[in-house]
Amino acid sequence: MSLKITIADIANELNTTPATVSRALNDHPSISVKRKEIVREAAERLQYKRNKIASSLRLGQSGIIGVIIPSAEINFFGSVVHGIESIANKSGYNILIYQSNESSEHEAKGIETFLSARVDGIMVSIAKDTKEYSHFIAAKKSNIPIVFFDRANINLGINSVLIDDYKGAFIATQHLIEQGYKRIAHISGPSHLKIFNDRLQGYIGALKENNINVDGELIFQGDVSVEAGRSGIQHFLKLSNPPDALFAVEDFTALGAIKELKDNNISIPNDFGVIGFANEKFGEHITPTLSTIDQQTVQMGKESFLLLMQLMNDGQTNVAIDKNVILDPIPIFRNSSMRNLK
Amino acid sequence: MSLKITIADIANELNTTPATVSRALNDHPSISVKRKEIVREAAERLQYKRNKIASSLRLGQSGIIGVIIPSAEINFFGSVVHGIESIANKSGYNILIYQSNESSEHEAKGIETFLSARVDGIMVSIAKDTKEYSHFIAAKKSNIPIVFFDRANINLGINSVLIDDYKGAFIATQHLIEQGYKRIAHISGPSHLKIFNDRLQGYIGALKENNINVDGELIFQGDVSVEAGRSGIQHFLKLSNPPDALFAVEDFTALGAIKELKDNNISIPNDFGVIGFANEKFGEHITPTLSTIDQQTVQMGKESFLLLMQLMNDGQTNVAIDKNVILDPIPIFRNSSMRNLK
DNA sequence: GTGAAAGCGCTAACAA
DNA sequence: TTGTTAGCGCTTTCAC
Repeated sequence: MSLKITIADIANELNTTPATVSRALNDHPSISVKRKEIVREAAERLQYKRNKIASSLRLGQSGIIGVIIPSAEINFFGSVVHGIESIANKSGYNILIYQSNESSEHEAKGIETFLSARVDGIMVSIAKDTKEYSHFIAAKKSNIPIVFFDRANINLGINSVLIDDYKGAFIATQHLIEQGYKRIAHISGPSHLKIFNDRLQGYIGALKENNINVDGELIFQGDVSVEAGRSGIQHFLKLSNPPDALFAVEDFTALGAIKELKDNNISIPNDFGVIGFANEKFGEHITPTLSTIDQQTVQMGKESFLLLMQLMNDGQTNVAIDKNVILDPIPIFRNSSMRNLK
Repeated sequence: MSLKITIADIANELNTTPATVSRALNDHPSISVKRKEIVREAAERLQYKRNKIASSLRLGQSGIIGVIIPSAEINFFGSVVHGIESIANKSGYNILIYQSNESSEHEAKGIETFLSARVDGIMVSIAKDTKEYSHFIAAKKSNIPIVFFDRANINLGINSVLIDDYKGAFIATQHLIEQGYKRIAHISGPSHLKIFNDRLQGYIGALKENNINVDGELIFQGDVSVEAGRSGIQHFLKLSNPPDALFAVEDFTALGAIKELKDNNISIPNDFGVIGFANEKFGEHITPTLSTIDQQTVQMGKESFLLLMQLMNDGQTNVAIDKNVILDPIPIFRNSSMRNLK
């Protein structure tokens, strides 16, 4: 049972004081080079590990960033966390993870936990069922830097990193138009969520820009799911004047649509073009390969952390900063919509 | 700039002492119910948040579990983390994430960081390129509970939670035999990693059990990648007596194999059966749907945490515990190997 | 260039 | 049932 070595132990060993040892280990300029070496050698020899808790208490900062995600099981968020971690580590920060499981309550508890843990900053992607934002307001009041990523509420005065959903949807729809499809449908997501509404608007915007009539019949209220994709297509095929292309709100929705189209022996992309959104991994492995819009997940993680860093630094100088990062969506055109290639 | 409220502030407010406030907030039995209420009310009113850092320093435990994974971007690990977090949270623990990026150095730095952060326990899935284990030995020496999951080194006397790769491979191979395939091939993974070697042995074991000759020609040294799957099939098809089925070391390998088989107009599963390992999400969406072996990722996370909890408790009572959890792989038979269904 | 001493905020003996 | 006191391990001001 090796007891933990402290700087006092080292000081003892070297007949000096904790203060000197502390300074030496922190590379303080007023300590002689020789002494620094001696101290470091002793620390090494005694297997000293700095007690970061004590250090944090004294310094008033923990070196920890709290990240709230809906679920680590969702690829997208794992990828963002990867982005965050990859650069946070280099800056000497560590990442505390909290899952909201799409629940507002858990989310609030996560904030609470982080505040208590005295994290130096918080990053959040808002839970789907969060409609009440007092926990964020509370966090803001206690002056802790906080950044939203991917899912934000822009009315709280909290900075955010998002991708441009409107633009992504616009590009996707424009692409279908350019491929010569004439009646382009959309399966949308839950409309109370901004990201999904933005995609709907992007779809509409592209149609208008091309002087194409927006037909309400061609907009199916769906969800992020294979089933919604199937239902949407079932609905569309019943129309007297059915569509010949689909911009789906998400890749899984697009996948369901493709399955249903295949079941109806409709040829993709010849008779029907499909494009999704998210760039899920399966997209390049299904037949036909799925056209989609990439959301730059890793980049999003990095940008979020950088923004948080700015907030943390500026917080010290009391300079308010208002910066929202909008990432460009990246179109990935594959076989499901590339009619010209066939 | 609202300064942080401390228990001293509350004590002041109520004309009592920090000790009493602390006890009240911690629901200490010797404090009267009335006073507890008063204290809690004041804490609420003043927006007090317990400083967990100070508490940790005093108590000598942080309530934090350190988790080292190769990458948060890999689905598998996100899923395990989900499992860990879902139950750790309920037990009042938080999760500090560290990515090794498959590098031994980063891994060692992660251990270092965790030791310094005084985490209460560590969970690790070993990086691919780790061949030197001194950082784990160091961790063990400093008496911190530590658990390996998925990727372990069983020679370090560190407890682990694994799935039974041998059994999974055995089941997969047995299944192909039962489907009437006669010459069953295997594309293996890097042989220095135990999990891949176990799968190879499981494959061999099943053949022997069924009195089938193990043909070295039918074992292709590959990797976890689409390319390895393609190369493997290319190799096999050149044989004078090619195989009619494949157990691939991983789903992506199986995917590559399927692509190559399709390119060669070989009908799956009629003329060639394929089964993978891992139950990646894309498996149920490709054509044909992919048979595979599920690794119980979420369950693995939960079991790992439970094991760690045991170690943490037993550490206090100085009872050594030696327990390794082996999870059962779950076969998922889909179209790529279900000849009888067609 | 180094030491003495105080204190970050909390909890737990011990005392009353 | 509550208060007094000490101390977790570190950093930093002030003094020398």
